Amino acid sequence: MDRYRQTDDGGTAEGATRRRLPPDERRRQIVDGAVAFFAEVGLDGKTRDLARRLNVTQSLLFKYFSSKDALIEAVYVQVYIDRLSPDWPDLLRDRTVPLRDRMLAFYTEYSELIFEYEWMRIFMFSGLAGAELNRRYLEHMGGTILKLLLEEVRAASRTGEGPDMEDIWNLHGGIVYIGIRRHIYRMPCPDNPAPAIESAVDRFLRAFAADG
Amino acid sequence: MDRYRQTDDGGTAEGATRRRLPPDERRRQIVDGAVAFFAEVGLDGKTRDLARRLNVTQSLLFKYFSSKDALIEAVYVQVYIDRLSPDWPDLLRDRTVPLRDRMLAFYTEYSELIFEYEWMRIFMFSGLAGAELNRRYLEHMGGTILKLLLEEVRAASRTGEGPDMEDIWNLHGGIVYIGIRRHIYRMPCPDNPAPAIESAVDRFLRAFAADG
DNA sequence: GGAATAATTGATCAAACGATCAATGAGCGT
DNA sequence: ACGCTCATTGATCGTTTGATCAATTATTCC
Repeated sequence: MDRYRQTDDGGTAEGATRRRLPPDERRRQIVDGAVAFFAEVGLDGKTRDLARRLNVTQSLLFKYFSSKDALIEAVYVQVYIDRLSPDWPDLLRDRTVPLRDRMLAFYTEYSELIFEYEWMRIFMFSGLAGAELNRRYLEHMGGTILKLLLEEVRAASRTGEGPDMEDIWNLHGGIVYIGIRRHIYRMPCPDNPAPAIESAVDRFLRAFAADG
Repeated sequence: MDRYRQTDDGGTAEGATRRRLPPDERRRQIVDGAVAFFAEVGLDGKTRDLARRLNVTQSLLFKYFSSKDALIEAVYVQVYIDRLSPDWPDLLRDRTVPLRDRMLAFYTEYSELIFEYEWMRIFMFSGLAGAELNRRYLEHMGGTILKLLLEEVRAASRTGEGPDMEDIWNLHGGIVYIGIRRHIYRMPCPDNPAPAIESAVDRFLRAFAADG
């Protein structure tokens, strides 16, 4: 086996990989690789396959993570925790902006997050595995963002009582489903989900007379 | 280890399991058990765990299926193939019935299928694994049922051009997402999805002036 | 009731798995 | 230029995995 191997990270001008890396840099590289790897093959992916993809030995992984579970935990943190935007509530609450614009702004940002290949698949894998973090994320989502959405649409509605929580989930689910079609089922989808999102939000607001 | 074990299938009056079964009955029992088992733990579930749950030895499984993949193939057949209703197109095309009623009838039947725990989870597991059957199913769904839905809503629409295919997928996804919340994410959901489905269909038809 | 049939078992294999550890050698300071 | 440090390797352990097969025993048939 040759010692000086090439990186497969697709074109850093660096050429051959440095054999030794500073620990935090190597750790980051492993986590990044693990996110991509587990997103592709699932959380049952084998540590030897991951190591081969990273051009390191399998034993090295256990120098940086005490167990495979610890590595997966680090993947969760990278995928969930480090990517949440805390200012969505404020964005949605700002009534100086038309509700339609607020919702489109939110779903544009949000969809950029969740329509990412790695996010969508790891979320689904961990959801199926029953990960706690997953449920906490969704409960947080429903309890803050979607609840806020409900209040705002109701406040803007000129019809009877406006939507209920289940209607909000329906709007949300219809949008999320675009990402599911693309990344879970690998179906042909529009490159840009924005028009579909716009159409869904408009239909929703019009149905409750909460538009313009 | 005791020889005459009890079934855990929850209350057949039969008492102790018969030790020997006719091959086709045993085969059916294995497939049924495999569907429930793989739906719960995923397609990477171990044959020994499945065998323990069935109260048979692991080696017996390989008497009925030449490999684990062959068993999973049988699971796919049971879950997908054997549960399709071929008369949905006719149901949707029948213009002597109001479109709203047709759509509600379809989604009532369809949701009874897909909101089942086993169906939803195995569909998601196999989708993530990239199973061919999965994509074929969805392409069939889009190419026949949803395409038909598009035509019918357009025909009933009194506004400009009516929905496009992406709108139909959005309606569909919003409904499917109820099952995803329930069975994949195990979130608290309404016991009966009918009201939410009704609300979603009504909003959709009203948005395109295709109601009443 | 006893022999024939075959459904089922228990033991076992080779490969693959997560994990461990002594040996190695690349990169740094001096 | 050289030696020290520690990131990295290669070999290996104990288990678990899918799969095989001769031995066993429940069931059927006469």
